[in-house]
Amino acid sequence: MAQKPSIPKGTRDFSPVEMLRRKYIFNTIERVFQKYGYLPLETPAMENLETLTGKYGEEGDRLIFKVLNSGDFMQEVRDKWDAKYGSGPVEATADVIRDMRALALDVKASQVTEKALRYDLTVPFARYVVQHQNEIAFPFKRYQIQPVWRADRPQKGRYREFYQCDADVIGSKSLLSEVELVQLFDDVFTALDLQVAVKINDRKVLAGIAEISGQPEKVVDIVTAIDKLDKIGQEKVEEEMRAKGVSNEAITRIAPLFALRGTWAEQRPQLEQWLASSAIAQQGLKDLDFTFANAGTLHNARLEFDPTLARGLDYYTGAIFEVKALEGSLGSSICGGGRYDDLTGIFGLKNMSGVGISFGADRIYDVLLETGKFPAELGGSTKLLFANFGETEALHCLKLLRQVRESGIAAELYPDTVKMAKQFKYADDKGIAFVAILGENELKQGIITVKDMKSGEQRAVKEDELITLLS
RNA sequence: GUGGUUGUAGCUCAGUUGGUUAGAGCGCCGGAUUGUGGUUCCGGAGGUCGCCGGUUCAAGCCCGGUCUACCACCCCA
Repeated sequence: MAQKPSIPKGTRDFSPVEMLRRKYIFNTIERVFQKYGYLPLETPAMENLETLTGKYGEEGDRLIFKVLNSGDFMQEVRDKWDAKYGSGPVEATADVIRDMRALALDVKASQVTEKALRYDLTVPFARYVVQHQNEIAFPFKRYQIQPVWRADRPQKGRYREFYQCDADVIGSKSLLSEVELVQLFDDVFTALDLQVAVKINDRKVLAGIAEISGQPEKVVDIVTAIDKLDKIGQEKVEEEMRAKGVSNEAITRIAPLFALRGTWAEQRPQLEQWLASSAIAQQGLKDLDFTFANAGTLHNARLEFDPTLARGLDYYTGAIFEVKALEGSLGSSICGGGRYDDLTGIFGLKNMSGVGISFGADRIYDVLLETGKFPAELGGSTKLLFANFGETEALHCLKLLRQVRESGIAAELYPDTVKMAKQFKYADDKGIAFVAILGENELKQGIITVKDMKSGEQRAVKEDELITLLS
């Protein structure tokens, strides 16, 4: 027997049942995106490597999937080697090894790879905006639902290929966008019937905290440390900051952060006082005020200020978002997002502020499955099956089948004349609601016996009554 | 990328200190029912024990490597 086939690490097949559920998620999100005025966009699976590198931080760069150039980029190396030593075996003297090393080091990275799979949808979007700036009406609101790839080590809820559903608005600094995105989160999770916490913070507040500490240059180290607060606790956070070279004095100045509790309204005065001397922090707080004041009544989403929320992506400059499910056991976030003031600047287009969010469809799937939130009827399966009794009967059914389908009802005719038990089992397995039995007897009388598979009841109807019965 | 756990039938799992033909439940196929699924009864098929190598008279079991899934870091959807 041949070796069983397999798929690459961290990738998955999706069965028909899984696809119906996934489509339910995608369709729900897409419908809401459209309702908010976002327009669809797709970009290629591959980008030029240089488009992606340096946009996601050190960690991110390591996780980019690079695509090997086609063609034999080692040919030149082989030719040079053969020219000097021929193709036969060579004794590995020090000189020979030195030559080998020199030849290997001579291969430029760009000869090996110059393309990479997209790591997220935001950077390709920024690239698109810069490339097509003259055709776009700003502010530009687009949504994009496509897979992304990360060379991460897979774990539960963490895949190497997964889908993101992004909505971004670029070309406006208005905080109305932040408000809109909070409402959009609420809209989607209300439609999906899932309770969530939408956590919000602002990079400007984080920058202010670093400023207050007296070590503004340590902002990244400080922020990534406090990001872990709920996971490892205050002591370990301080330990980590110390390890990264943050002084004890600075840590003392950061300490009020750990005492913050309660709602935005409750924390606000403390923040005001603590961060009074930082202009940038004050701006961040004011921006957050606006979002909290105008988000309005939310249904399934609870908007929470979280001063420890940092998010790793380098390009965020203003608001940052993260969504966690309040139901189910998945601790990690199911959505992320934030404002970036200069993402397009790196591609040569200045003064283009944007803000966007991303739904992690795969994780939302896991949560909905665990909590039993998928609707029972996902409308993917056939409603009526015509049993096949033989050529004459089947050809008669074919005509009826056409009418049934034209009336918008999903129906099929069993293709082979096999025993009834097998045909009924097929209907059962596929979750088909009704089976039309049209054998010799029915044909003679001009009727159809329709069996309701759920109740097991059967009734005879005239051919022209069939569609009414089903609709 | 670092450290760890895991792998036996399509699925979930047994398998004694290494010892003859590796088992169960569910599922699948066939029959009881030649026009009736989901319930019942009877029968059947299906395994190079993840893969490669080693130790041994003998390996599903011990050792090494490798791949996979999972867990903790790191990071993140």
